[in-house]
Amino acid sequence: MSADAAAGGYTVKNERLVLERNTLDSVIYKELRKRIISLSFQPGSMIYENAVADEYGVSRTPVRQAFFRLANEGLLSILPQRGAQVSHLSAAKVKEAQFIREALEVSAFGEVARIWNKTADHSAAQAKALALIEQQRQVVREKDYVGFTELDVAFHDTVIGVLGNAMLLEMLNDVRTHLTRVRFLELQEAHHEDDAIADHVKLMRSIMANDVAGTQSLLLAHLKMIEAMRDDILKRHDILFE
Amino acid sequence: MSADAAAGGYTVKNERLVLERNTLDSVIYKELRKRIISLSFQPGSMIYENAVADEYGVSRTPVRQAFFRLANEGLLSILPQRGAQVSHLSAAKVKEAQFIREALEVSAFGEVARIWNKTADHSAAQAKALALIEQQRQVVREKDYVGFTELDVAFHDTVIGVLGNAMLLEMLNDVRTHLTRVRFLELQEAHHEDDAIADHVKLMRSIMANDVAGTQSLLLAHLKMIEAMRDDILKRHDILFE
DNA sequence: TCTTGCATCCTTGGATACAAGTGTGCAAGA
DNA sequence: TCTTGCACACTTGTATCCAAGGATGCAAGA
Repeated sequence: MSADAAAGGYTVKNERLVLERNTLDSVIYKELRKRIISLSFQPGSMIYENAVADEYGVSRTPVRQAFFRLANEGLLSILPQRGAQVSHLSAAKVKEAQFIREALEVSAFGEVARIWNKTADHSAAQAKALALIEQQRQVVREKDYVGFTELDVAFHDTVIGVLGNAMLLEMLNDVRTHLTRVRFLELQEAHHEDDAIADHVKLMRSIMANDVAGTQSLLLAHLKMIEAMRDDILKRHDILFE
Repeated sequence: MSADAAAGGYTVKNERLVLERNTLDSVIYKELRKRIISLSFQPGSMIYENAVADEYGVSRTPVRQAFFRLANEGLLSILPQRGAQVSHLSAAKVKEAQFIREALEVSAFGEVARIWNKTADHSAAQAKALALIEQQRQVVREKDYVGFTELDVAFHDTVIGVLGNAMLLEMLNDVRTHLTRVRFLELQEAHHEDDAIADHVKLMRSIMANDVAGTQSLLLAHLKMIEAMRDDILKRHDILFE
């Protein structure tokens, strides 16, 4: 527990990466994932184990691990003996992910509405969700659309988190990957953030009233609105897609 | 296309594993996965990279990749510097997986019922699904319960496959992992295979009639029946759980 | 000018060597 | 007998080395 014991536990190998107490491969994984989702790697472009290893000052081994994980998530295609290709945006994948997200979130929100304040005291979650809505208003005023995207996800996860279903949250995180990537295409343009916030307010009201059917239809409409927005983006950028 | 071209494409490195034209790590992954799910590795027991590498006659590298993938799926916990532990059966995980499976399959079956023979000709899927039901009757007569489990999954996947949503099938495959593992606990005992087959017949009839609501409530009842069966198993084996 | 084949380079796949953390057992001392 | 500390064995984490397949460019020949 003491600082001494902790300091004795590991040595400083690499100044750049030492802060996160993870293995190197998960550090690389997170870094690359962020860059792929945020489109700082162009979809369709090639990346190489050696290049990434050099860039981060590590050997190929942890980079390889990271590549495999990304390939598993569908963010990278590993072409044997040729390199790894950053996945194209895929209209098909977006549709698939949208279906899954709807199925999971509608069920989850419905269940949350059903049990709200009945099986446990949910005031902590309630406070957090309402605070997130407030922060959303703030970042929209500041036109911080990246921040809004993160808060949007956080709101949904906070509500769903009431179920205590870790596997569900993890799956949703995976699924939303491919949707978020599309959203990054047009972060600068004005969208429907105000509508989204209004939806969030209505959702909370409905959940707190234990209105299962109402919550589910509100959420479905909310997700369909986002989907329509995304379709719009897709049409204008179909060059980037496979 | 010729046998010569194919034969020239790779060399025989290892007599034992040469049949599958995959990388070694995915071969190891599939092998270990099968052994974990079928409980041939005792839940809670430790396995080691070196031991597995020796057993399959490969180096630690591909084994490591496989370990990571299994850990990602929740089938293995990697304990730094200590080894990897085969995950315990977990009542909590089973409940989480059951929720996800219900959400996804009910939505999927509903959608299948909605579009059945409307957007495309689904006679191939229909033939396959009905054939699977017939095979289920056969294996039950032979008391081949492992075979039944596989056919059961195949039936569900065939129906859902109509949607052409690969991501969905993959997720369901992941989710069912933890449910199947429990089922392997009591393969020898008589269960409700006959009821399950009857459910499958009713489901197909309902889908073919484009009865969305009916299909969904049938499926939900079907899944709940399986869940009840599983709960029963859980109670009798709670020693094995964490 | 166009085609074809070969040398070469660059890539990933896999094996091995080395570093560092964790647990265990034994010996020494009280 | 009991406690304590240290050495050692065994594990994973990471780096490096070797093998082999695919792409590319250039030269030779038609």
